Amino acid sequence: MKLTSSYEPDKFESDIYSAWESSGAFSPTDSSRTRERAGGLSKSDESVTRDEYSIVMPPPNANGNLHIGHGLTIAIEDSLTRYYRLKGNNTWYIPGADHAGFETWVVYERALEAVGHTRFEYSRDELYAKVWDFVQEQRGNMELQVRALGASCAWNDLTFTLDENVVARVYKTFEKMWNDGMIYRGEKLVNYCPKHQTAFADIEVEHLDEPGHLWDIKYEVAGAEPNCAFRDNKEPQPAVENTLTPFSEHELASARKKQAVKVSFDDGDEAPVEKSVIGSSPSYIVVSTTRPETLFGDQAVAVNPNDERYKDLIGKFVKLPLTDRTIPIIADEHADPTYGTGAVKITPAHDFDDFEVGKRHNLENLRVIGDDGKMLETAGKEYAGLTTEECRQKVLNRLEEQGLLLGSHEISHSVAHCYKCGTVIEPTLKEQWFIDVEKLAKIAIDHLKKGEIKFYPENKKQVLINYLKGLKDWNISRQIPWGIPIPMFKKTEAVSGTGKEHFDDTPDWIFDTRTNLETIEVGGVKYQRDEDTFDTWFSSSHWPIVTTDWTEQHGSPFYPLNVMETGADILFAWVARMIMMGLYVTGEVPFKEVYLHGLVLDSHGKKMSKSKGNVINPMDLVAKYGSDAFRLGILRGRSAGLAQAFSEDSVVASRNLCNKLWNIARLIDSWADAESNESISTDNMGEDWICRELDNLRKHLEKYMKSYRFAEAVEDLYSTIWDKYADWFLESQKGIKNLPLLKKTLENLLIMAHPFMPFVTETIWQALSWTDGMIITQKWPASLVYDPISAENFERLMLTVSEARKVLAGLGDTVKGISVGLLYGDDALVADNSELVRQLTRTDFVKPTDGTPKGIRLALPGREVYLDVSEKVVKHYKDQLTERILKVGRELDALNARMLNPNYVQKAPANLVAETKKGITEKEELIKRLKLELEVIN
RNA sequence: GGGUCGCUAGCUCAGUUGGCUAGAGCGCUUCCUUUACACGGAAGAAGUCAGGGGUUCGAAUCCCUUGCGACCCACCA
Repeated sequence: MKLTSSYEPDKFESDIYSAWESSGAFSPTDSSRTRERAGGLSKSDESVTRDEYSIVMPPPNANGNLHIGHGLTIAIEDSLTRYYRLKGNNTWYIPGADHAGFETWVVYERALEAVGHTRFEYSRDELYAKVWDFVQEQRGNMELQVRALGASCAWNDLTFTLDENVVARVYKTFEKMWNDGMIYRGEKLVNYCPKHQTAFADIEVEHLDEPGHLWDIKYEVAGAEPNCAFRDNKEPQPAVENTLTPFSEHELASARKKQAVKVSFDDGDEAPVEKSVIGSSPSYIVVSTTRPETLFGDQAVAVNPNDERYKDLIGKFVKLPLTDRTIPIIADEHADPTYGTGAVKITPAHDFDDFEVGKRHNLENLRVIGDDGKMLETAGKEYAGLTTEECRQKVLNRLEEQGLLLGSHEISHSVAHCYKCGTVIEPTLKEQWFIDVEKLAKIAIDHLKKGEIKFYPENKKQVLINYLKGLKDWNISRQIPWGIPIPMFKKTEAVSGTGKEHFDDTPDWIFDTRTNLETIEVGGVKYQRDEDTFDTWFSSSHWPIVTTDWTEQHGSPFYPLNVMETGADILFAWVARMIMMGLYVTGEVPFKEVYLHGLVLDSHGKKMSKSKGNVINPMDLVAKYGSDAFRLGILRGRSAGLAQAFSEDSVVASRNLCNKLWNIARLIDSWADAESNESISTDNMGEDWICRELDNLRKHLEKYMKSYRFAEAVEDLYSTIWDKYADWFLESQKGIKNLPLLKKTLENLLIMAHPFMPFVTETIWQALSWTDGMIITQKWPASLVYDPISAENFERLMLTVSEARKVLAGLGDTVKGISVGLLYGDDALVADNSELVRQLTRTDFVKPTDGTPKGIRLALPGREVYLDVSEKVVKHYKDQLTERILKVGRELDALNARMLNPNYVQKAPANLVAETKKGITEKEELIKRLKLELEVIN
């Protein structure tokens, strides 16, 4: 086959991929989807080493495009997969596609709005069907892009996150949790995005530090009885036993000092009031708040039980400004005496902390902000319908008119935002389904502590444990139609003809998987479907279970996965949940190892973002430089867990490597015209040397793959292919051509490179005249036989050659156009390889001296080689020589200094000391010789 | 407030039980159209390993500390 002088990836990649895919090489030899399984592995027997190697692809959005992170994920996962496939494992790389609940919903809703419609015009079932169609229309790009990256995944086993088996498994788990009492419906404050009108889990909220204001508002003490503060006539319960010592004068003084800073009035006309805001007097109390608009929902004012300033006010009532309500002053640890005035208004329905305080003191949850983010009637007629922003301004104006606004401090505080649209999250009171995570987290922590999962990077394990320790109950309800419906139905009415008593006895909610029906009838009672869908992380936490076809009866030979490879950014959202759910459902951890890759940054180490315009599209690079170049380029200089820069340069360098390999193959193939069936043997030291180097590469790659050090693997591969195989071995073969060995070493090199550069290695494999089959299914190389002493000798020869080249290059113009050769004296190494030395040094001749040395002697211990140049040229060499002597002298001094230290000689390892001694001897000899040469010139 | 990570050549990064003269790619300089490759070959310049202290015969590596940067968690009203 005639090959072009440079590798053109776009000519081969798609054909190669099709050939792989249709050959069945991507599927495990015994696909779990099609066979009867005899049973899983014994769970207790740790010594069982299985042949299966399983890895799942974190499912990319089914209707999206791949971004740079996916590119990295696939480069890593596919390299692992191909490596273990070559090693002979029964390998299963399982692809997936994500319905991406909220992400897709946002895109769809935007499209809907663009044509003048809103979600509120349709029923959930209608919307679900519409989004389904929308996704189907958009689908396909992602899968083509995964193919373009060369992922050797089993496409027949692709799992979509809304596939029947996924839904069935999720419902099964939900039912088990429901029966185990781990699921409850609770009215709680949830993170709520008023724009998208759905709740979020804590981790889906983005906290940003922002400037804001802290306003001091005067609440006047009222003598009257409460009219709304407590419900059910229950006595308020003390928050915490007041056993703490009161704050010291010093603490209070520092607290007051803080308040005194930056006090100014909003209108700016008056000079800033440089005095401390008075926290209280017998007739009023000043509260500090960042959200005056929630005032209408206030149920109390809290002060710290140990705060001397307010001791006398606890139990009294204040008049709530702008309303006719009165609320109590309560004592609660939540109030921080050092912040603001130390008195805080309590709005249980609109603040997470206040909600907790409210629970402790039996306060009412009065909502004043609606689901749409606008004020409700409960805030008063004047304010109803206003946005929170508008309302805030109006409230501030009113308060100021009434002289109740005492101060405004500029502060920086953390504000929660919707991670998708940036809207400020409104803590909202909602009835939602929650998972009691206590047990789940505890089991996960136990298994993690036992070291059942190995983390790369290691430190993430403790980070995860810390997260699990503080985990709060998990809200799994989402108010969007695109997702797996929650299989819960609410009791509505008794069907006519059945007894009413029976109706009362039935539970309010029942579990049922008939979520395609809006209403169902069970035991004479009608139930209405809950309209919410699951948090996508709830279903995706089952990913290792569903993709490996794990069952209660048989387990799966592919579960647990060998490795979970994903982004460090979803350690909590996904990895943590997979571990909890895997253990809960199967009793086993879902994977044995976790490799977390870091964020891919732009070439200057900045985060990629559309607004900055620095987004790198992996497909652009694939098109420009080829898939292999992209994969090598993104693995280069990257280590686990770290956010690191990525630039086109590394892809260019990798493209060059592909081309180098291509040309290596071209050269050998051009030599291999004639059939040769001779057996493989090493006949000279260059051959022994390359066998040793290839064997080292093999060992290194094995070590690197085991420890997920991809960058080092790529680095080693690069230098072996280029610096060793091409620059030295092939150059040394130009006059020899040991074909059987050339072929064998090339095959080994191609196979070892295949996991990282699959396309070019396969293309070459197909093009070579003597190879059969496909490289993807070849066997990982065995060790090669070589003579280590001979290999070591080649290193000496290389040094000699390098030295000769260096001196020649240093001579520069003085030898231009002049025929230069090498002369050797008593030097067996050079004598026995004179032709090779001549070739490698590109000199005109290499021959023995006629007995009298002349020219420039190469500065090498144990060598006697001269560059045969005229005396005139030798004189030009003087400066170089002098510099050389100084340099070696400095090196010698350093070594001598080491030996002069008695502690070094005494305490350092013997071999090290011996090496130092040897170094000194060599350098002394070298200097002696160089000086001699210098004398000769003079 | 708590935590994690990083700071090594102009740029991006290696450097894993502390030990030869601290490496690579890109970039830069000089030379070479040598019959696989200019996406090439040969040679070269370039580093107070963030600062300070400590442990050690020996520290980029271990400990302490300061600074700078990135990120995560958290209920600062």
